[in-house]
Amino acid sequence: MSSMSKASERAYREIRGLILSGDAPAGSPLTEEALADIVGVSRTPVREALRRLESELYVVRSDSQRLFVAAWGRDDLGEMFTLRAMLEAHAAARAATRITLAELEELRAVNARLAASVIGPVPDIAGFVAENRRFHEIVIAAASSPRLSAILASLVEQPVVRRTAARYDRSELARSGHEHGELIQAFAAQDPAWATAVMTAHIRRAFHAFAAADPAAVPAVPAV
Amino acid sequence: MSSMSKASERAYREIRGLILSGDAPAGSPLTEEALADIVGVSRTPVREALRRLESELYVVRSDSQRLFVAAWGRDDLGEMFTLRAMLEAHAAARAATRITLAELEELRAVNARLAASVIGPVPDIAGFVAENRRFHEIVIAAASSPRLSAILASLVEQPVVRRTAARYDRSELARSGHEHGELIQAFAAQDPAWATAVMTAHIRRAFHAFAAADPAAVPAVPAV
DNA sequence: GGCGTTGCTATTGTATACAAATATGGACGG
DNA sequence: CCGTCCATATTTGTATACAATAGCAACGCC
Repeated sequence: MSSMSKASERAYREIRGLILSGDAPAGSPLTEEALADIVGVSRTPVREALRRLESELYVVRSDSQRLFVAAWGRDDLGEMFTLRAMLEAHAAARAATRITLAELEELRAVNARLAASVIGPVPDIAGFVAENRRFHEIVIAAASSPRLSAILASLVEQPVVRRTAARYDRSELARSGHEHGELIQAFAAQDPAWATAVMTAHIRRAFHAFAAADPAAVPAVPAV
Repeated sequence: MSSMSKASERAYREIRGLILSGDAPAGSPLTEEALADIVGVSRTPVREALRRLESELYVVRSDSQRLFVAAWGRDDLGEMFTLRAMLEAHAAARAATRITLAELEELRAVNARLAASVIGPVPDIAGFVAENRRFHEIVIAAASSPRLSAILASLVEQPVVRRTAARYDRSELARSGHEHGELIQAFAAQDPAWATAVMTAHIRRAFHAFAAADPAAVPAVPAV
């Protein structure tokens, strides 16, 4: 079972789950003891989880030390996508000259599964999100920059991706797969400039598709 | 006294000091209890400090959970400067359209002091580093992006800046002040593209000046 | 009635005790 | 001589107890 992991890991995932699911709405206070009761561990691992969530901007610390669920605004969301576009584009550039053949093969396999997840009678959104995430993880790993990886890991993407994908229609999902395909071509050609351009366009288009789909919904997405 | 701050803060600063000073050389193990004894607090605040230092890549975690002082390589250093150039350039672009008159004035004052610190018979390196740091902090704050601020704060710059400035000759220091001046002009003109270009050039030139000064010394700088 | 003060309560910060996990060193057998 | 395995020691992970601090409300004072 996955529950064999450390208590602090479980606390992190569960608390983040509370935030992403909306059970802990933006602005609501988070007290260590209450969370400890919910998760079923002591305050110690809860504290560690909260510090991590704070550094990832899921929660914010008030004037004095009380923690609250962070609230995202429309501008915050745009800024986060801009940062991701910039940083992942850089990752793609590095990956272009560093990616291994094995990684390239895995990218192809992931993208094939990703494409398959949208051709059925009803698109498999969960599968799409998972494979999409995996795709980007491989690219970031291929960049082999611990710093870059650490930064991107903290650029909370899951809430956005999850809610975003649900809004995509089939053509959007297919287009995403197509862009991944072009990225793979750029990697195969070991062309950093090409890879950068494709990745930048990919992320920026995804954001604009999301924002255009339902502008009013944007501010509802949680985070700082 | 400054010792009124929390124990975890003190632990963070002291442990980071051990790393930056070289008392804890790259690769040496960091055990919680030993550090607790050195700092004079219990393991709890030491743990928090170590998690933070880990997220900032001052320390790395081995296969299983033991922490060691991180070791920087030449490529790591270049990559860090590249990331800083990219992110601070973005911060400058945002700041160009968001900076307040008060902040602009403070930038001018800081840059004046910065220039003054290098005109004496012997350059005031410590003063230069402090004012330089302050200058960049103001720009980052003016960008008003919590995410960006958080990321840049974790992009450990102190060790590099400190050791770097010591290598600068007077003309390098003066040139840095001049570039700051142009950045201020770009802000006054509220021109994001200009600000981005100046900041990018500023940071990249600083890195290359450092790398050119003594290439062999580069790998000696600590971090991951 | 306004307002500061005081005591209480809720919450975070720190220390310590204990449990679990991991490395270490030596005995033993090949 | 080398590797394996077990006992032990070291180190990290978690829980709990306690201390300090901030918020809050009731109370009295002016």
